[in-house]
Amino acid sequence: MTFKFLKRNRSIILYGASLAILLLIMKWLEWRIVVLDNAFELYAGAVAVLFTGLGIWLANKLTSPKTNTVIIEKEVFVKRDNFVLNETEIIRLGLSKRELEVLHLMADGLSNQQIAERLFVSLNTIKTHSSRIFEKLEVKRRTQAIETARKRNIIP
Amino acid sequence: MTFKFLKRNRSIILYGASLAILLLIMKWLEWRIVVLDNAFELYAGAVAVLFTGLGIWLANKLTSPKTNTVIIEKEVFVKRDNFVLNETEIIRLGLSKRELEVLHLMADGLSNQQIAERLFVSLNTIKTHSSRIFEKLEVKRRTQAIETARKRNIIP
DNA sequence: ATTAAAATCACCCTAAAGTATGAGGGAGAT
DNA sequence: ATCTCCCTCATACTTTAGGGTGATTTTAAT
Repeated sequence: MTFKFLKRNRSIILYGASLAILLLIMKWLEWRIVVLDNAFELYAGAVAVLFTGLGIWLANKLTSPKTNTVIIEKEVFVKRDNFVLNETEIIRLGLSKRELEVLHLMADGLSNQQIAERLFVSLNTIKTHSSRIFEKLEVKRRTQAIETARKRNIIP
Repeated sequence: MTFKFLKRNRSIILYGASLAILLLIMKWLEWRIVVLDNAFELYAGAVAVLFTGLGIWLANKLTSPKTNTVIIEKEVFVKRDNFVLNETEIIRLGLSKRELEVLHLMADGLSNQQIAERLFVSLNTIKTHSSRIFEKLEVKRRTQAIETARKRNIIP
């Protein structure tokens, strides 16, 4: 933020300085080749060319590069039947034993309350487990968690 | 290729034309306000500003846009299996086309809001569909619905 | 044309799910 | 012993899901 502001300011300062210097040069030239009457158009032309260049330079400096984010979807085919538990994936994701247990019951369609009763713990505990599961699976909802876990052969 | 060449040519022609027109205007002004002696700097300044703008415009027209391409590879797990849809069951349960659609998106882990957006209908509509699905599948929650539907080969 | 089912949407309300944060106890590792 | 996970639980809050009811509009069938 601050950097950008400074950068822009620098450009403006440079622009002003260039203008001032050019005017000085022209003044000096005016004094030197005062005899020439139609030197005016020459000056104007020079100024035009110079400042066109300056404009191009400015544009290149100021325009922020566009970021093109290309998401390539790499398909990984997974078999549904003859389910084999992917322990590597579980370890990779860092899912604990209890979390897996909760995940299974989730996939069975149980509510948090029911899971809590089943495991003889409080509802809040299950909520905590759920949150951790969602974090680790990088999802937002239990239905997503089930989907993801199934695709990764964490649950049948 | 040809197009690019033409485009560039057009820009150059426009540039030349602008210059000519500006010089004409200045000539005219010179004639009009000939009395002013130090109008020269004013003209120069005007030319500078104008052609800076022109330069910026030119740069934007001519230079290819700066792009930072960020490639993100995302793994997508796809199930390919020997799933056969049980149409008899769908008919038996009386699930409509739209309800099935919603059920599928549910199983994909989408929220009601997301489903609504996907199908270009309101959130309330999806809620209604959900309720009917739960009724017909005789379940209470979406996770249960997914479980049941999967067991009955209604969804893969 | 009339009817029935399907699809759409709204409003209100409750229940469940999910987030954030903090905290305490237990088990294994260094 | 100290440290680090894991499991446990709580409180407070926000968001999403689900239930109930009623209504209008499409669409398909008779």
